Amino acid sequence: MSTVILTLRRGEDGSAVLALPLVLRTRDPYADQWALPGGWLTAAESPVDAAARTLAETTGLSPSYLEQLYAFGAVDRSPTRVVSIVYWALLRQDDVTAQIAAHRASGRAPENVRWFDVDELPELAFDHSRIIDYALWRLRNKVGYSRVAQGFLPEEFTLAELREAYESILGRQLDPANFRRQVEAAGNLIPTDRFRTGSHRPARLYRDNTDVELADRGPLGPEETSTR
Amino acid sequence: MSTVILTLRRGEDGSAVLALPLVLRTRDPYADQWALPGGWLTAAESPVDAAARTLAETTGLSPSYLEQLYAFGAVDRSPTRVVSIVYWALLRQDDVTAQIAAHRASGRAPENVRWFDVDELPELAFDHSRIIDYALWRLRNKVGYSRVAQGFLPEEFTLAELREAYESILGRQLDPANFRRQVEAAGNLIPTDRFRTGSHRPARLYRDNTDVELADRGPLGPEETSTR
DNA sequence: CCAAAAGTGTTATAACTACACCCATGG
DNA sequence: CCATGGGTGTAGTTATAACACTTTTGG
Repeated sequence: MSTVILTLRRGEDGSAVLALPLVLRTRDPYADQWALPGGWLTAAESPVDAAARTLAETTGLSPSYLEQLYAFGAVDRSPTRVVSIVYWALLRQDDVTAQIAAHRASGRAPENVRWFDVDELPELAFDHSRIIDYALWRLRNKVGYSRVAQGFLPEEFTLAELREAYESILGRQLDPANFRRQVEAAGNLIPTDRFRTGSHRPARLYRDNTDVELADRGPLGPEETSTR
Repeated sequence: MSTVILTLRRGEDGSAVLALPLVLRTRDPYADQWALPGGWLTAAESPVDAAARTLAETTGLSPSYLEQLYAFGAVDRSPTRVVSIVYWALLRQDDVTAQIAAHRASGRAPENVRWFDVDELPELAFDHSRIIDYALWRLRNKVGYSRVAQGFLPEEFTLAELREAYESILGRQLDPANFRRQVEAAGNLIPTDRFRTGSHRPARLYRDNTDVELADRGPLGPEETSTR
Protein backbone atom coordinates (compact mmCIF):
# COMPACT_ATOMS: atom_id res chain seq x y z
CA MET A 1 0.00 0.00 0.00
CA SER A 2 1.73 3.13 -1.25
CA THR A 3 0.58 6.64 -2.05
CA VAL A 4 1.72 9.24 -4.53
CA ILE A 5 1.23 12.44 -2.56
CA LEU A 6 1.26 15.54 -4.71
CA THR A 7 1.30 19.21 -3.89
CA LEU A 8 2.21 22.44 -5.60
CA ARG A 9 5.36 24.02 -4.30
CA ARG A 10 6.59 27.51 -5.06
CA GLY A 11 10.04 27.18 -6.53
CA GLU A 12 12.84 29.65 -5.87
CA ASP A 13 12.18 31.34 -9.21
CA GLY A 14 8.62 32.04 -8.08
CA SER A 15 6.92 29.55 -10.34
CA ALA A 16 4.82 26.69 -9.02
CA VAL A 17 6.08 23.14 -9.41
CA LEU A 18 4.58 19.78 -8.55
CA ALA A 19 6.34 18.15 -5.62
CA LEU A 20 5.93 14.95 -3.64
CA PRO A 21 7.34 13.45 -0.43
CA LEU A 22 9.55 10.37 -0.56
CA VAL A 23 10.89 8.26 2.26
CA LEU A 24 14.37 6.82 2.52
CA ARG A 25 14.21 3.07 2.93
CA THR A 26 16.10 1.75 5.93
CA ARG A 27 16.04 -1.94 5.12
CA ASP A 28 16.35 -4.30 2.19
CA PRO A 29 15.25 -4.61 -0.46
CA TYR A 30 16.36 -1.27 -1.88
CA ALA A 31 17.83 -0.06 1.41
CA ASP A 32 19.03 3.58 1.28
CA GLN A 33 16.92 4.30 -1.78
CA TRP A 34 14.01 6.70 -1.97
CA ALA A 35 10.53 5.23 -2.22
CA LEU A 36 6.88 6.19 -2.07
CA PRO A 37 5.47 6.41 1.44
CA GLY A 38 3.30 3.46 2.32
CA GLY A 39 2.52 0.78 4.79
CA TRP A 40 0.57 -2.37 5.35
CA LEU A 41 -3.11 -2.95 5.61
CA THR A 42 -4.36 -3.78 9.06
CA ALA A 43 -7.26 -6.16 9.40
CA ALA A 44 -9.69 -3.50 10.55
CA GLU A 45 -9.26 -0.83 7.86
CA SER A 46 -10.12 -0.46 4.22
CA PRO A 47 -7.38 0.34 1.70
CA VAL A 48 -8.49 3.94 1.34
CA ASP A 49 -8.36 4.39 5.11
CA ALA A 50 -4.92 2.84 5.22
CA ALA A 51 -3.80 5.26 2.51
CA ALA A 52 -5.11 8.19 4.53
CA ARG A 53 -3.42 6.84 7.65
CA THR A 54 0.03 6.37 6.12
CA LEU A 55 -0.34 9.76 4.48
CA ALA A 56 -0.95 11.31 7.88
CA GLU A 57 1.97 9.38 9.35
CA THR A 58 4.46 10.69 6.79
CA THR A 59 3.17 14.24 6.34
CA GLY A 60 1.01 14.97 9.38
CA LEU A 61 -1.68 16.21 7.02
CA SER A 62 -4.99 15.09 5.61
CA PRO A 63 -5.46 15.17 1.84
CA SER A 64 -7.85 17.35 -0.11
CA TYR A 65 -8.24 14.52 -2.58
CA LEU A 66 -7.51 10.80 -2.39
CA GLU A 67 -8.21 8.19 -5.02
CA GLN A 68 -7.02 4.75 -5.91
CA LEU A 69 -4.45 4.71 -8.68
CA TYR A 70 -3.81 1.09 -9.53
CA ALA A 71 -3.09 -2.30 -8.02
CA PHE A 72 0.38 -3.47 -8.98
CA GLY A 73 1.31 -7.08 -8.65
CA ALA A 74 3.65 -8.22 -11.40
CA VAL A 75 5.91 -11.02 -10.24
CA ASP A 76 9.07 -9.15 -11.16
CA ARG A 77 8.22 -6.07 -9.09
CA SER A 78 10.13 -7.12 -6.05
CA PRO A 79 12.29 -10.04 -4.95
CA THR A 80 9.45 -11.17 -2.73
CA ARG A 81 6.39 -10.82 -4.90
CA VAL A 82 3.93 -8.34 -3.44
CA VAL A 83 0.59 -7.01 -4.55
CA SER A 84 0.46 -3.33 -3.76
CA ILE A 85 -2.57 -1.07 -4.00
CA VAL A 86 -1.36 2.40 -4.83
CA TYR A 87 -3.32 5.57 -4.15
CA TRP A 88 -2.73 9.13 -5.21
CA ALA A 89 -3.54 12.17 -3.16
CA LEU A 90 -3.45 15.94 -3.33
CA LEU A 91 -2.40 18.22 -0.50
CA ARG A 92 -3.25 21.86 -0.19
CA GLN A 93 -0.31 24.14 -0.82
CA ASP A 94 -0.93 26.17 2.34
CA ASP A 95 -1.27 23.06 4.53
CA VAL A 96 2.12 21.85 3.37
CA THR A 97 3.97 25.13 3.84
CA ALA A 98 2.40 25.57 7.27
CA GLN A 99 3.41 22.07 8.28
CA ILE A 100 6.97 22.51 7.05
CA ALA A 101 7.23 25.79 8.94
CA ALA A 102 5.90 24.09 12.08
CA HIS A 103 8.49 21.33 11.73
CA ARG A 104 11.25 23.85 11.29
CA ALA A 105 10.07 25.81 14.33
CA SER A 106 9.76 22.80 16.59
CA GLY A 107 12.93 21.19 15.25
CA ARG A 108 11.04 17.90 15.09
CA ALA A 109 10.80 17.27 11.38
CA PRO A 110 10.06 13.64 10.48
CA GLU A 111 13.26 11.79 9.74
CA ASN A 112 13.83 10.13 6.38
CA VAL A 113 11.14 12.13 4.61
CA ARG A 114 12.00 14.64 1.92
CA TRP A 115 10.06 16.61 -0.65
CA PHE A 116 11.19 16.43 -4.27
CA ASP A 117 10.10 18.39 -7.31
CA VAL A 118 8.67 15.93 -9.81
CA ASP A 119 11.20 16.96 -12.44
CA GLU A 120 14.12 16.34 -10.10
CA LEU A 121 13.37 12.92 -8.74
CA PRO A 122 16.18 10.67 -7.52
CA GLU A 123 16.53 7.04 -8.45
CA LEU A 124 13.61 5.20 -6.88
CA ALA A 125 13.08 1.80 -5.31
CA PHE A 126 10.90 -0.89 -6.91
CA ASP A 127 8.87 0.36 -9.88
CA HIS A 128 7.96 3.55 -8.07
CA SER A 129 9.29 5.75 -10.83
CA ARG A 130 6.81 4.31 -13.29
CA ILE A 131 4.04 4.59 -10.71
CA ILE A 132 4.72 8.30 -10.30
CA ASP A 133 4.65 8.73 -14.06
CA TYR A 134 1.28 7.08 -14.11
CA ALA A 135 -0.04 9.23 -11.27
CA LEU A 136 1.07 12.38 -13.07
CA TRP A 137 -0.57 11.17 -16.24
CA ARG A 138 -3.81 10.58 -14.33
CA LEU A 139 -3.65 14.01 -12.80
CA ARG A 140 -3.04 15.69 -16.14
CA ASN A 141 -5.92 13.80 -17.62
CA LYS A 142 -8.29 14.41 -14.79
CA VAL A 143 -7.60 18.11 -14.62
CA GLY A 144 -9.23 18.37 -18.03
CA TYR A 145 -12.66 17.16 -16.99
CA SER A 146 -12.74 17.52 -13.22
CA ARG A 147 -12.10 20.20 -10.67
CA VAL A 148 -9.33 18.25 -8.88
CA ALA A 149 -6.83 21.06 -9.38
CA GLN A 150 -8.66 23.04 -6.73
CA GLY A 151 -7.39 20.45 -4.26
CA PHE A 152 -4.02 22.21 -4.36
CA LEU A 153 -5.41 25.61 -3.42
CA PRO A 154 -6.56 27.12 -0.13
CA GLU A 155 -10.16 27.90 0.74
CA GLU A 156 -10.21 31.09 -1.32
CA PHE A 157 -8.14 31.76 -4.38
CA THR A 158 -7.94 33.98 -7.44
CA LEU A 159 -8.42 32.81 -10.99
CA ALA A 160 -4.77 33.55 -11.65
CA GLU A 161 -3.78 31.17 -8.85
CA LEU A 162 -6.07 28.48 -10.21
CA ARG A 163 -4.72 29.02 -13.69
CA GLU A 164 -1.17 28.75 -12.39
CA ALA A 165 -2.08 25.39 -10.86
CA TYR A 166 -3.45 24.20 -14.20
CA GLU A 167 -0.36 25.45 -16.00
CA SER A 168 1.97 23.65 -13.60
CA ILE A 169 0.03 20.43 -13.98
CA LEU A 170 -0.28 20.59 -17.74
CA GLY A 171 3.15 22.08 -18.35
CA ARG A 172 1.96 24.77 -20.71
CA GLN A 173 0.64 28.32 -20.66
CA LEU A 174 -3.09 28.96 -20.77
CA ASP A 175 -4.84 32.02 -22.11
CA PRO A 176 -6.18 33.93 -19.09
CA ALA A 177 -9.27 35.15 -20.92
CA ASN A 178 -10.30 31.75 -22.23
CA PHE A 179 -9.42 30.06 -18.96
CA ARG A 180 -11.71 32.40 -17.06
CA ARG A 181 -14.64 31.69 -19.34
CA GLN A 182 -14.12 27.95 -19.23
CA VAL A 183 -14.00 27.58 -15.47
CA GLU A 184 -16.87 30.00 -15.04
CA ALA A 185 -18.97 27.98 -17.48
CA ALA A 186 -18.05 24.75 -15.71
CA GLY A 187 -19.74 25.98 -12.55
CA ASN A 188 -17.04 24.67 -10.25
CA LEU A 189 -16.43 28.05 -8.69
CA ILE A 190 -18.39 30.31 -6.39
CA PRO A 191 -17.36 33.97 -6.55
CA THR A 192 -16.99 35.67 -3.20
CA ASP A 193 -17.26 39.39 -2.68
CA ARG A 194 -13.71 39.54 -1.40
CA PHE A 195 -10.66 40.53 -3.40
CA ARG A 196 -6.96 39.81 -3.32
CA THR A 197 -5.33 43.17 -3.20
CA GLY A 198 -1.70 44.22 -3.06
CA SER A 199 -0.52 44.73 -6.60
CA HIS A 200 -2.29 46.18 -9.57
CA ARG A 201 -5.96 45.66 -10.01
CA PRO A 202 -7.54 43.55 -7.25
CA ALA A 203 -8.55 40.04 -8.24
CA ARG A 204 -11.80 38.50 -7.11
CA LEU A 205 -11.50 35.55 -4.77
CA TYR A 206 -13.38 32.35 -5.55
CA ARG A 207 -14.03 29.22 -3.58
CA ASP A 208 -14.80 25.64 -4.48
CA ASN A 209 -18.40 24.82 -5.31
CA THR A 210 -18.85 21.66 -3.28
CA ASP A 211 -22.39 21.26 -4.58
CA VAL A 212 -21.02 20.11 -7.90
CA GLU A 213 -20.16 16.44 -7.74
CA LEU A 214 -16.67 15.44 -8.73
CA ALA A 215 -18.76 13.32 -11.09
CA ASP A 216 -15.88 11.47 -12.61
CA ARG A 217 -15.68 8.33 -10.56
CA GLY A 218 -18.86 6.78 -11.90
CA PRO A 219 -20.76 4.40 -9.66
CA LEU A 220 -17.87 4.21 -7.22
CA GLY A 221 -18.37 7.76 -6.20
CA PRO A 222 -17.71 9.18 -2.80
CA GLU A 223 -17.36 5.95 -0.84
CA GLU A 224 -14.08 5.12 -2.47
CA THR A 225 -12.84 8.67 -2.83
CA SER A 226 -12.02 10.99 -0.02
CA THR A 227 -12.52 14.70 -0.50
CA ARG A 228 -12.30 17.55 1.89
CA MET B 1 -9.60 -11.78 -8.13
CA SER B 2 -12.77 -11.46 -10.22
CA THR B 3 -13.51 -10.45 -13.79
CA VAL B 4 -16.43 -8.72 -15.43
CA ILE B 5 -16.55 -10.47 -18.80
CA LEU B 6 -18.62 -8.62 -21.36
CA THR B 7 -19.80 -9.55 -24.80
CA LEU B 8 -22.50 -8.46 -27.22
CA ARG B 9 -25.29 -10.95 -27.63
CA ARG B 10 -27.97 -10.86 -30.28
CA GLY B 11 -31.31 -10.81 -28.49
CA GLU B 12 -34.40 -12.60 -29.78
CA ASP B 13 -35.74 -9.33 -31.18
CA GLY B 14 -32.61 -9.00 -33.32
CA SER B 15 -31.03 -6.18 -31.36
CA ALA B 16 -27.64 -6.47 -29.69
CA VAL B 17 -27.43 -6.48 -25.91
CA LEU B 18 -24.51 -6.56 -23.52
CA ALA B 19 -24.24 -9.87 -21.71
CA LEU B 20 -21.90 -11.42 -19.18
CA PRO B 21 -21.28 -14.84 -17.64
CA LEU B 22 -21.94 -15.47 -13.96
CA VAL B 23 -21.17 -18.50 -11.87
CA LEU B 24 -23.41 -20.04 -9.25
CA ARG B 25 -21.62 -20.21 -5.91
CA THR B 26 -21.54 -23.65 -4.37
CA ARG B 27 -20.32 -22.72 -0.91
CA ASP B 28 -20.75 -20.07 1.74
CA PRO B 29 -20.69 -17.16 1.91
CA TYR B 30 -23.48 -16.44 -0.55
CA ALA B 31 -23.97 -20.11 -1.48
CA ASP B 32 -26.46 -20.60 -4.35
CA GLN B 33 -26.15 -16.99 -5.45
CA TRP B 34 -24.74 -15.77 -8.73
CA ALA B 35 -21.35 -14.11 -8.68
CA LEU B 36 -18.61 -12.86 -10.96
CA PRO B 37 -16.20 -15.53 -12.14
CA GLY B 38 -12.89 -15.37 -10.34
CA GLY B 39 -10.21 -17.22 -8.54
CA TRP B 40 -7.12 -16.84 -6.46
CA LEU B 41 -3.71 -15.59 -7.37
CA THR B 42 -1.03 -18.22 -7.49
CA ALA B 43 2.47 -17.29 -6.43
CA ALA B 44 3.88 -17.51 -9.94
CA GLU B 45 1.46 -15.32 -11.90
CA SER B 46 0.63 -11.66 -12.12
CA PRO B 47 -2.91 -10.46 -11.51
CA VAL B 48 -3.55 -9.85 -15.20
CA ASP B 49 -2.42 -13.38 -16.00
CA ALA B 50 -4.63 -14.77 -13.28
CA ALA B 51 -7.56 -12.85 -14.75
CA ALA B 52 -6.87 -14.29 -18.18
CA ARG B 53 -6.58 -17.77 -16.67
CA THR B 54 -9.85 -17.68 -14.73
CA LEU B 55 -11.52 -16.19 -17.77
CA ALA B 56 -10.36 -19.14 -19.84
CA GLU B 57 -11.47 -21.54 -17.15
CA THR B 58 -15.03 -20.24 -17.09
CA THR B 59 -15.56 -19.48 -20.77
CA GLY B 60 -12.92 -21.46 -22.65
CA LEU B 61 -12.04 -18.28 -24.51
CA SER B 62 -9.36 -15.65 -24.57
CA PRO B 63 -10.40 -12.01 -24.38
CA SER B 64 -10.00 -9.37 -27.06
CA TYR B 65 -9.46 -6.83 -24.31
CA LEU B 66 -8.51 -7.13 -20.66
CA GLU B 67 -7.87 -4.33 -18.21
CA GLN B 68 -7.82 -3.81 -14.50
CA LEU B 69 -11.00 -2.27 -13.14
CA TYR B 70 -10.42 -1.62 -9.47
CA ALA B 71 -9.11 -3.15 -6.27
CA PHE B 72 -11.91 -3.57 -3.77
CA GLY B 73 -11.16 -4.08 -0.14
CA ALA B 74 -13.69 -2.42 2.13
CA VAL B 75 -14.05 -4.28 5.41
CA ASP B 76 -17.80 -4.73 4.98
CA ARG B 77 -17.49 -6.44 1.61
CA SER B 78 -17.53 -9.94 2.93
CA PRO B 79 -17.74 -11.66 6.30
CA THR B 80 -14.08 -12.58 5.98
CA ARG B 81 -12.47 -9.40 4.74
CA VAL B 82 -10.85 -9.86 1.37
CA VAL B 83 -9.02 -7.55 -0.99
CA SER B 84 -10.07 -8.39 -4.50
CA ILE B 85 -8.52 -7.08 -7.69
CA VAL B 86 -11.23 -6.93 -10.31
CA TYR B 87 -10.60 -6.95 -14.05
CA TRP B 88 -12.92 -6.34 -16.94
CA ALA B 89 -12.68 -8.05 -20.30
CA LEU B 90 -14.32 -8.07 -23.69
CA LEU B 91 -15.05 -11.17 -25.72
CA ARG B 92 -15.68 -11.27 -29.42
CA GLN B 93 -19.28 -11.96 -30.31
CA ASP B 94 -18.39 -14.70 -32.78
CA ASP B 95 -16.06 -16.44 -30.32
CA VAL B 96 -18.85 -16.66 -27.77
CA THR B 97 -21.52 -17.95 -30.12
CA ALA B 98 -19.11 -20.51 -31.56
CA GLN B 99 -18.17 -21.67 -28.08
CA ILE B 100 -21.78 -21.97 -26.97
CA ALA B 101 -22.60 -23.95 -30.11
CA ALA B 102 -19.65 -26.23 -29.43
CA HIS B 103 -20.83 -26.81 -25.90
CA ARG B 104 -24.31 -27.61 -27.09
CA ALA B 105 -22.97 -30.01 -29.71
CA SER B 106 -20.68 -31.85 -27.34
CA GLY B 107 -23.17 -31.78 -24.49
CA ARG B 108 -20.35 -30.73 -22.18
CA ALA B 109 -21.27 -27.21 -21.23
CA PRO B 110 -19.55 -25.94 -18.10
CA GLU B 111 -21.76 -26.44 -15.08
CA ASN B 112 -22.85 -23.50 -12.94
CA VAL B 113 -22.06 -20.91 -15.60
CA ARG B 114 -24.78 -18.88 -17.26
CA TRP B 115 -24.91 -15.82 -19.47
CA PHE B 116 -27.14 -12.94 -18.44
CA ASP B 117 -28.15 -9.81 -20.27
CA VAL B 118 -26.91 -6.85 -18.27
CA ASP B 119 -30.41 -5.45 -17.94
CA GLU B 120 -31.72 -8.72 -16.54
CA LEU B 121 -29.22 -9.56 -13.85
CA PRO B 122 -30.22 -11.68 -10.86
CA GLU B 123 -29.40 -10.81 -7.29
CA LEU B 124 -25.66 -11.04 -6.92
CA ALA B 125 -23.25 -12.13 -4.20
CA PHE B 126 -20.98 -9.68 -2.37
CA ASP B 127 -20.88 -6.21 -3.92
CA HIS B 128 -20.71 -7.66 -7.41
CA SER B 129 -23.74 -5.74 -8.61
CA ARG B 130 -22.01 -2.44 -7.93
CA ILE B 131 -18.84 -3.74 -9.55
CA ILE B 132 -20.73 -4.54 -12.73
CA ASP B 133 -22.24 -1.06 -12.72
CA TYR B 134 -18.78 0.37 -12.49
CA ALA B 135 -17.47 -1.82 -15.29
CA LEU B 136 -20.32 -0.72 -17.55
CA TRP B 137 -19.64 2.89 -16.68
CA ARG B 138 -15.98 2.41 -17.60
CA LEU B 139 -16.91 0.78 -20.87
CA ARG B 140 -19.34 3.58 -21.78
CA ASN B 141 -16.70 6.13 -20.95
CA LYS B 142 -13.90 4.41 -22.77
CA VAL B 143 -15.88 3.84 -25.91
CA GLY B 144 -15.88 7.61 -26.37
CA TYR B 145 -12.15 8.02 -26.71
CA SER B 146 -10.82 4.57 -27.51
CA ARG B 147 -11.48 1.85 -30.00
CA VAL B 148 -12.37 -0.78 -27.39
CA ALA B 149 -15.78 -1.41 -28.95
CA GLN B 150 -14.02 -3.22 -31.78
CA GLY B 151 -13.19 -5.88 -29.21
CA PHE B 152 -16.72 -7.17 -29.53
CA LEU B 153 -16.59 -7.64 -33.29
CA PRO B 154 -15.01 -10.28 -35.51
CA GLU B 155 -11.98 -9.72 -37.70
CA GLU B 156 -13.97 -7.94 -40.40
CA PHE B 157 -17.11 -5.96 -39.88
CA THR B 158 -19.27 -3.30 -41.46
CA LEU B 159 -19.69 0.20 -40.14
CA ALA B 160 -23.33 -0.62 -39.35
CA GLU B 161 -22.17 -3.48 -37.12
CA LEU B 162 -19.67 -1.25 -35.36
CA ARG B 163 -22.29 1.42 -34.92
CA GLU B 164 -24.71 -1.13 -33.48
CA ALA B 165 -22.04 -2.06 -30.93
CA TYR B 166 -21.63 1.58 -29.95
CA GLU B 167 -25.39 2.00 -29.72
CA SER B 168 -25.75 -1.02 -27.47
CA ILE B 169 -22.99 0.20 -25.21
CA LEU B 170 -24.19 3.77 -25.01
CA GLY B 171 -27.88 2.97 -25.02
CA ARG B 172 -28.81 5.49 -27.66
CA GLN B 173 -29.07 5.81 -31.42
CA LEU B 174 -26.23 7.34 -33.41
CA ASP B 175 -26.43 9.13 -36.73
CA PRO B 176 -24.98 6.77 -39.35
CA ALA B 177 -23.51 9.59 -41.43
CA ASN B 178 -21.77 11.32 -38.55
CA PHE B 179 -20.66 8.02 -37.04
CA ARG B 180 -18.98 7.07 -40.28
CA ARG B 181 -17.06 10.31 -40.48
CA GLN B 182 -15.96 10.17 -36.89
CA VAL B 183 -14.56 6.65 -36.93
CA GLU B 184 -12.94 7.27 -40.31
CA ALA B 185 -11.27 10.40 -38.97
CA ALA B 186 -10.10 8.58 -35.85
CA GLY B 187 -8.00 6.27 -38.01
CA ASN B 188 -8.92 3.18 -36.06
CA LEU B 189 -10.21 1.36 -39.12
CA ILE B 190 -8.61 -0.10 -42.21
CA PRO B 191 -11.01 -0.50 -45.14
CA THR B 192 -10.76 -3.80 -46.96
CA ASP B 193 -11.81 -4.35 -50.56
CA ARG B 194 -14.38 -6.87 -49.48
CA PHE B 195 -18.07 -6.22 -48.98
CA ARG B 196 -20.86 -7.70 -46.91
CA THR B 197 -23.55 -8.60 -49.42
CA GLY B 198 -26.97 -10.12 -49.00
CA SER B 199 -29.40 -7.29 -48.61
CA HIS B 200 -29.60 -3.99 -50.38
CA ARG B 201 -26.45 -2.14 -51.18
CA PRO B 202 -23.31 -4.02 -50.13
CA ALA B 203 -21.45 -2.57 -47.17
CA ARG B 204 -17.70 -2.30 -47.11
CA LEU B 205 -15.91 -4.45 -44.57
CA TYR B 206 -13.35 -2.88 -42.26
CA ARG B 207 -10.84 -4.29 -39.87
CA ASP B 208 -9.09 -3.03 -36.78
CA ASN B 209 -6.04 -0.86 -37.31
CA THR B 210 -3.65 -2.43 -34.84
CA ASP B 211 -0.99 0.14 -35.69
CA VAL B 212 -2.90 2.73 -33.69
CA GLU B 213 -2.13 2.42 -30.03
CA LEU B 214 -5.02 2.05 -27.65
CA ALA B 215 -3.29 5.12 -26.23
CA ASP B 216 -5.54 5.50 -23.27
CA ARG B 217 -3.69 3.72 -20.51
CA GLY B 218 -0.96 6.26 -20.12
CA PRO B 219 2.42 5.06 -18.92
CA LEU B 220 1.01 1.69 -17.94
CA GLY B 221 0.43 0.81 -21.53
CA PRO B 222 0.56 -2.64 -22.99
CA GLU B 223 2.28 -4.45 -20.13
CA GLU B 224 -0.76 -4.22 -17.94
CA THR B 225 -3.34 -4.56 -20.69
CA SER B 226 -3.88 -7.59 -22.84
CA THR B 227 -5.12 -7.10 -26.37
CA ARG B 228 -5.53 -9.50 -29.19
C1' DC C 1 0.94 58.94 -15.60
C1' DC C 2 2.69 54.31 -16.27
C1' DA C 3 3.22 49.37 -15.79
C1' DA C 4 0.87 45.32 -15.15
C1' DA C 5 -2.58 42.28 -14.03
C1' DA C 6 -7.88 41.83 -14.06
C1' DG C 7 -11.44 41.33 -16.83
C1' DT C 8 -14.41 41.87 -21.51
C1' DG C 9 -15.21 41.60 -26.58
C1' DT C 10 -14.48 39.90 -31.18
C1' DT C 11 -13.25 36.93 -34.70
C1' DA C 12 -11.48 32.64 -36.99
C1' DT C 13 -11.31 27.93 -36.86
C1' DA C 14 -12.60 23.37 -35.73
C1' DA C 15 -15.94 19.89 -33.99
C1' DC C 16 -20.46 18.29 -33.57
C1' DT C 17 -25.32 17.68 -35.06
C1' DA C 18 -29.21 17.27 -37.88
C1' DC C 19 -30.94 16.13 -41.96
C1' DA C 20 -31.43 16.28 -47.11
C1' DC C 21 -29.89 13.76 -50.74
C1' DC C 22 -27.86 10.26 -54.01
C1' DC C 23 -26.25 5.26 -54.80
C1' DA C 24 -26.54 0.26 -55.29
C1' DT C 25 -28.60 -3.91 -54.49
C1' DG C 26 -32.33 -7.85 -53.74
C1' DG C 27 -36.64 -8.85 -54.57
C1' DC D 1 -39.15 -0.10 -60.10
C1' DC D 2 -39.21 0.22 -55.30
C1' DA D 3 -37.92 -0.39 -50.57
C1' DT D 4 -33.92 -0.18 -47.84
C1' DG D 5 -29.70 0.44 -45.98
C1' DG D 6 -24.96 2.32 -47.73
C1' DG D 7 -22.71 6.39 -48.38
C1' DT D 8 -22.01 11.79 -49.43
C1' DG D 9 -23.08 16.85 -48.98
C1' DT D 10 -24.20 20.73 -46.41
C1' DA D 11 -25.79 24.12 -43.22
C1' DG D 12 -26.55 25.49 -38.26
C1' DT D 13 -24.74 25.30 -33.84
C1' DT D 14 -21.34 25.00 -30.33
C1' DA D 15 -16.64 24.68 -28.44
C1' DT D 16 -12.04 26.33 -28.77
C1' DA D 17 -8.33 29.35 -29.62
C1' DA D 18 -5.99 33.77 -30.55
C1' DC D 19 -5.65 38.28 -29.50
C1' DA D 20 -7.22 43.23 -29.28
C1' DC D 21 -9.09 45.99 -25.97
C1' DT D 22 -10.79 48.26 -21.58
C1' DT D 23 -10.51 48.60 -16.40
C1' DT D 24 -8.33 49.18 -12.00
C1' DT D 25 -4.98 49.29 -8.93
C1' DG D 26 0.17 50.49 -6.79
C1' DG D 27 3.89 53.16 -7.25
